[in-house]
This record gives sequence, C-alpha cells and structure tokens, in this order.
Amino acid sequence: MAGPRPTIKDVAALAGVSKSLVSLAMRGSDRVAPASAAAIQSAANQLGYRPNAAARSLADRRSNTIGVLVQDLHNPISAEIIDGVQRQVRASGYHTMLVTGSEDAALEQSEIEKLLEFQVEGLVVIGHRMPAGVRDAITGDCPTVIITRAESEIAGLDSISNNDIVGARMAVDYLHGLGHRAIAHVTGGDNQVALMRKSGYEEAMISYGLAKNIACYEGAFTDEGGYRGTSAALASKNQPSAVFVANDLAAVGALAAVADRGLGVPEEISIIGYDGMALGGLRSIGLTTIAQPLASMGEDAAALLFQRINDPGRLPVHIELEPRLVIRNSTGVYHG
Amino acid sequence: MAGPRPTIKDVAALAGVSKSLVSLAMRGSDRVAPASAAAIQSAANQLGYRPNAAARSLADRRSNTIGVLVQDLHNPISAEIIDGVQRQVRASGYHTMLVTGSEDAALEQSEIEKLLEFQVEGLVVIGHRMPAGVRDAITGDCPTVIITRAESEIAGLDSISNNDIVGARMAVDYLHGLGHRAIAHVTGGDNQVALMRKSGYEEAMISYGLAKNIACYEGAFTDEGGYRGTSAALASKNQPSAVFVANDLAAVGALAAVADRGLGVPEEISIIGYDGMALGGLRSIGLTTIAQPLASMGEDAAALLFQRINDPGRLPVHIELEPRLVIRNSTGVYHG
DNA sequence: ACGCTTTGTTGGACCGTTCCAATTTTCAAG
DNA sequence: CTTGAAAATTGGAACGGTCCAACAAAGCGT
Repeated sequence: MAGPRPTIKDVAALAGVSKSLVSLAMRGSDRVAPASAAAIQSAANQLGYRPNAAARSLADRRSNTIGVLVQDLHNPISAEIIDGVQRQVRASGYHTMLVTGSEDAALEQSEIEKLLEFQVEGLVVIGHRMPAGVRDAITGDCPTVIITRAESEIAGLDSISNNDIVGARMAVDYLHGLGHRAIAHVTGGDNQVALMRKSGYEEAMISYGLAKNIACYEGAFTDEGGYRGTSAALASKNQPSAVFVANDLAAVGALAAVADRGLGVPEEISIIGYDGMALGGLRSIGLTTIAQPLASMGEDAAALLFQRINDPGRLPVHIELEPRLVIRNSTGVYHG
Repeated sequence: MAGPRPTIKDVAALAGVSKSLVSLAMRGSDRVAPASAAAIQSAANQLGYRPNAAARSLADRRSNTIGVLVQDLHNPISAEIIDGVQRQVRASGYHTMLVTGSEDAALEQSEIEKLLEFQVEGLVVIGHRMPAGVRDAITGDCPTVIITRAESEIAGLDSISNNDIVGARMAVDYLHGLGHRAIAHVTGGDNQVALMRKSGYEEAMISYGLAKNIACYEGAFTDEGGYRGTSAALASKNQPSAVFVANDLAAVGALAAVADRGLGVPEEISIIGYDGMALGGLRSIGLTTIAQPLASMGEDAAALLFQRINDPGRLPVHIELEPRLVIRNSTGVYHG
C-alpha cells in the first residue's frame, strides 16, 4: 500500500496520455474524447488518485474555501448558525474550514492567521466579540462578515445581527404586560451584544416609569453565568418577580437557580431568555425567549460574503433582522 | 490595499536579500544574521506579507493539519470532545480543519474527500456512524481515529470509546437497586453504539431475571427521538416506572415526554441517560446519567493519531474507557 | 485529393514555497 | 597578510497542479 501518493503524472503515464489531458479530464471538460476520458478514469481509480488541493489552489490562485471562526462552540446556537452557513456555502460550490475561538485573544488571532494563510476567500465570524485578527483579514483584502454583532463603521466588513435593543424591549414589554413590575436583568458580560440587550432593558424600564426597579446582576453568556446572576438576583432584598436573562444558555442556568432556591417557574418567578436556541423549545425546558432566525442568519451571512467576493469594492452592509417573541412555559402572569 | 498579495519575492526585493533567506528568516532560523533578520521583518510588516499555506504545504509535502469530521454538531457532547481534540492538536503544533457530517452519506463522504485533498495528515471522526469515506482515507494511508465507536477489525484505524455494554448494565443495576423492575429502554437507532447500549440493557435485565420486562421503544440520538420513544413507553399498557434512554440529548426529550403526560420525575418515573453532557448537570435539568470522559477522549484520540503518524505501521489500537454513574435528580426509589 | 474548420492533445511556463549544494563573506589563528 | 573553517547568503530545482499557445488528427464540402 503506500509510498508517495500518486500524482497527475502517474495517472497520465498509466493512461498513456499527457498530464494536461488528465487535468482536463479530472475537471470534467467536454473537450476530452470519450475514449480518453474512460482510460483516464480507470487509471485514476486503479491508482487511487486524489487531486492535491494545495497544488490546485496554488496554480489557480484561489482556494475555493471559506473560513469560519466560531467563538463559542458550546453555545448551541453556534451549531444552528453554522448549519445555515454551510448550506449556503455548499450551494455556492465552496467549502468550509472551521476553527474555534476562545477567550484567549492571541490564540483566536492565530487561528484567523491560519485561515488567511490557507488563502480562504472569505471569512465568517460567529460570535459577539470582535477578534483582533479580523482587522488584519480586512486590510489583507479578505471579505469578512460577522454574525450576531452589529458593525457599521469598518470598511469592508459586513455584519448581520438582530436588533438587540428592540428584542430586549420586547422582553420587558411582554413581562410588563403580564403584570410584572420588579423585572431584573442578568447581564451577559461586557461584549457589545450583551451591552445592547442591557440598554434595551433599561430603556424599556424607564419608558414604563420603572427606572427605580432597574436591577442588573452580573452574569455571562453561559449556563454558569446565568446561574450566578440569577442566584444573586433572588438573594437580593428586592427579589424580582421576573428575570430577563441575557441569552438562552444563561437562562437555562437561571431556571436552575430558581429551582435551587425552591421557587416555582413560572408561578413565583418568570424567566425569559434570548436567542431562540432549539433546545429551549423542549417541553422539559420550555423557555420563553426572544428568538433570532439563526439558520437564516447563517445563510444570509454567507450570501453577503459571496456578494462581496464578486464585488470587493461595495460598501459595508449591515443586515438587521427583527427578533420574535416565543412564548413557552417559563413565564406567567404576576400574582402578587 | 489590494492587488496581488505580496509574496516572499516581494519581501526579498524590499529587504535587499534573496528569497531563500527570507524563507529561512520567516521560519525563525538561527542561521540568519540579526541585521538581515531585522530588515526582513520590517519589510514583511511593511508589505503585510503572509506566507501562502498552499505553497508551503506543496513544497513541504505536509500540511501540518488534522482533519476532524463531526457527525452531529448539534449534540452538545460534540463540542466537549472537540475541545479535547483541539487542545491536544494545538499542543502538537498542528492545526485543525473541521467539517460537519450529516445524515446524507454521500455528502459526508465528499467532506472527507475534501479533507484528504487538503492532504490532512490525520483524521478524527466524532460520531457513531462509520462514514463511507473512512475506508478510502485509510487505504489512502491517512491515519484515522474514530471517537465514541469501537472498531477493532480494520487495519490502520484506531478507535476510542467507552464500554457501552458495561455502561448500560450500570444504568440497569442502579435502577434495579432503587427498586425498579419495569425498566424500559428507549433506543438510539440502529448504529453500533445504540445497539450496544441496547444489548447491555437486555443482558442486565436477563441477569436480574427480568427478561419478561424487557421493553424497547424506538427512539434516536436526538431530543425528538427521546420524546417519541418515551411517549410510546408511557402510553403502553405496561407502563414502566423507569426508563433508560439511549443518550442524554434524547433523555432531555424523555423528560419532556414525562412532563407532557402529567407525570412527575422522579416520583412517578425515573429517567437515566447516557453520555454525561455538561448541560445535563444543570440543576434545572438534573439528569442522572452514565458519563463518558468526553474531553479526555478527545485528547486521547488526538494523541493516538500522532502516535500513528509517527509509526504508521503499528497495529490498530482500541482504547476503551470505563463509564461512570452520575446520580442527579431524575431518578429516585421505586414506590409502587 | 484539397484546403479549412473543428476536435483532441501536448509540452512547457508558472503559482509561492522549501531545500540543497554552491558560493561569498567574515574572522580567528598562524 | 594568508589561510582555512565557520557563518551567512544565494540560485535553481523541486512540489503537483492549471493554463495557454501550438500542434496533430479527423471530418467535410467541393
């Protein structure tokens, strides 16, 4: 078995033709005589020939590959967005190279670096942080789009997100409509997305004349963070009757915190999350949430990328989608 | 901004040295005079030079890359395993190219094909199905390891899994110890892993003299599948008092099914899952489960891969880890 | 049998690196 | 100084493909 992998030359020799013809045949050109095509096919199969992507990409000066950086693979919404991205990328005849980010900015930057060295023709970033390497990517002329985070100032960078301020307001509106007045917020850290959700919450509270009831507890976009923030909220002397949690993953942690304190959801405490992850829809979780159209955001992002690849000069586009309230079992009317 | 990307030649010209020296310098060789090194560095920065991975990989005849195929990115355990793989791969100075599989076998095969065209030096498959392309990979001399599925016959293929039969027995043992006798099983489909868990369940039931109580309901390794199978179990005339569900994701669906039927967990029905996904540990879910050491399985898999890369001839290794019972709130004593 | 087009096929240059043998420079010792 | 070894640098041949201009073969109308 083994030895060096067969190259196009070996196939050519075995089929008794030139390597140029093999090259043509492998790409399914119609300028190859049927007889030759058959001979080449059979030689290729016999040798187990597989084209070398590095060589091809070098000669072509294009890699046919889109790079995807996923900042938090542990958040189930990442998988849902990726699905959308993949679908669109595949439909365009490209393929995807996925790398994962992390809290370590240097590591994240080096992952992007790797992607760029591979000459990816476009970059999709899924996450709320703006990784350091992205600026390099853009100045290096690599079309880039960032998902779930709004970005409008940077030339050459497209973005697609939902309107977090509006979404947060919707959450408060809904809880207010149920009769809640002591509505707390568990935050998602100091990234842009979390901050916008927080502002939306604050604005809504103020517009209802509930400024004095504004209560933010520090959390994070993780189950752990939601648990921590919500525990703090419940322990406070002004215990809220409803909690708007920064995202769904954290909201699942929030449900746990409420249960641990021996309180009932939604009878005593209402919980609303944000994102619309599929897992939240299970009846055993039944999380009310502000949903983003995750898969289609992924698709749109990839579509945006291809637009820019075909027209590199175009102005940065920011697509903002409307979030949607999804009512399930974690919220209920206030009975004081 | 733009034009063709700068190459090593451009850097050489600007720094006033030969391209060979730039090549050496970029890789941090100590045979380069400090002065030249500095000049080259500054020229590279000025031009925004970035080495071309395709060219490098071609010249080197190695890609420094490990391919990872994730069959089900939606199952949270995938992310946990990937973490482990990445850590080990990075520690070895390689990087990772991730692609996602799907039910569509042809698509999955083409993804593997892509990975091989990229000349990945090793392949990690995460999932329970054995993808068609894997055999090609192995005959094409690409070291491969498969995670969560036992495989011992195929030369050149390493595998790492837990002992699903033992694990399933542990689940039954535990439920039996709590006093349960009508223990049903919701299956995970017809893949090898699911079948082993099913056998373990059956064997354990038989060894307790409960052969007549064996009751398998068709499910799948998804929340949806668990919901469906458990609903069927609860609707049957021999309603079980405990259900062993094929995996954690399905068990979350099972919890929903029980709740939907208005029954209490664990008072009326006990539920036990399998895998040990982090999410199951949240108190709002509190799923009792048979846990696999996911992250370390990922690390071990990558380690195995590097061993084989360094010694391609070695016999196939199968590492089998012991699962561990993790007791949480979804199981309780039987009170008939 | 004659050009003339159409269809198939080919050699060689090139893509951006790394590697190696060969060359130049530097420098310490005699 | 000279000399030889060590240190620094270089040109050119790979690597495995794609592309292009040139060439060979086949068909075809007259």
